[in-house]
Amino acid sequence: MTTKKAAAPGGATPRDRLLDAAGELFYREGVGVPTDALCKAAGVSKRSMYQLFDSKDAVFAAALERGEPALTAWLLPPPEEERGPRERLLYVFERLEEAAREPDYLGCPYVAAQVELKEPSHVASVVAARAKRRLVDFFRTEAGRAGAADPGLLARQLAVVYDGAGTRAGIGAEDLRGLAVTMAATLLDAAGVPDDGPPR
Amino acid sequence: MTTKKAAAPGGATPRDRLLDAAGELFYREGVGVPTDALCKAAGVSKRSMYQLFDSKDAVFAAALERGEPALTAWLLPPPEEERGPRERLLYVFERLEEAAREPDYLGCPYVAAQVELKEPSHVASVVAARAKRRLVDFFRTEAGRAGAADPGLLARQLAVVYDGAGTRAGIGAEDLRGLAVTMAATLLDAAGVPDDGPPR
DNA sequence: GGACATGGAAACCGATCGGTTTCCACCGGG
DNA sequence: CCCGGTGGAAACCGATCGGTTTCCATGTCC
Repeated sequence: MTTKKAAAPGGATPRDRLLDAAGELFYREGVGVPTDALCKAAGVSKRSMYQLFDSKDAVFAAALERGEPALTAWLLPPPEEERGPRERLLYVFERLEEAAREPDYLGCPYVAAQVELKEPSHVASVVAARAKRRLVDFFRTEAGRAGAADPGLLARQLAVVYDGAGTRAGIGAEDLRGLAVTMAATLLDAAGVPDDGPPR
Repeated sequence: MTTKKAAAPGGATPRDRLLDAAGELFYREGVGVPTDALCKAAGVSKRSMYQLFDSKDAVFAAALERGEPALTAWLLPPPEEERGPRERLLYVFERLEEAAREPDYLGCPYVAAQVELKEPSHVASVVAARAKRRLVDFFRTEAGRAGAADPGLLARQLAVVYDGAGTRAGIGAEDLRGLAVTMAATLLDAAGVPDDGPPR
């Protein structure tokens, strides 16, 4: 029987190591990273890489996809929390500012991927677009719960703030101390979102 | 005497043709365009290209720099106009939305350059950063004239909206019908910028 | 008309890249 | 103890890329 593969000493399975390294390297260096560098960083041979994936692009897409749950879990407020919808929305922008404080922050990886690839039909672009859509969906449902006049509009506005702030911080044009949260709060106010009631 | 070079039949001087084509191609295809493609598009030999510039990167930087005056002239309100400062600020976001309506709009070229290069010290990144700074400067001085409570803060906020809206439109995640202008207006209101008086 | 500078076409060069293949070391199951 | 599957190291291949060079077809100035 082909053993189902347990955690090898050098880390997880080659696939995991590869995708982790890919996520990091693509983010840091861009789509242009040579496959050799990728494999070296992952401690994986090109042989293994190409029998796990069809192309470098496929690795890129898979790495983006794999990273999403973790990023989402960190970015979005935990669902079991007793926070009100307004605070839940602002929570995301606090996380964004926290991430942007990191000196080597390079902006949202999904934005970067789509900007670098330019081709929307690219496998990785599709994955990235889906990830971004999920964030807007979160914004919209929370905006609805929060009593926004036009939840769809507010969600789009928040997405613009999120991507704008993330991008500007990523290119070093801005350090965001409170900027993203302030802007989000201003837009929430203008959309008629009231303060959350006291935590129950 | 070395003739000072007049408009050749095939277009302007080789340098001009090269920079025009470079601006267009780098924007459309990204930093990865082969020099051959660049030269072919410009109708210029690599020989000429490399005796005009030191490297492809230098061409990139020069193309970005050369494009700026035209873009600025189109993006910013004409100075001789009798518009009030609030309208002058909103004018920029109307131009942005107009540009984003173009189906092949790919976002702000300076943002794209910095995102793709990632290296802030890159020649082209420096040019791009300077261009972006000039826009924020415009925002700040107009915000001051407009009576904003904190012109510096408002300018940073407007920059976030500008880059966020431009980027999202560029990656096809948003079509911006009125979104950018609305957001800018909301932020102007929150910053205490009054409506312009009647045109004198 | 002849000397000279300009500039395109294209061959060329070394390096690199995406992807394939070969070889071998190591593993668990019989 | 052998056997088949896994997977790393590394050679390898064709294509491409950034950059250089050679060659020649134009000019323009004297």
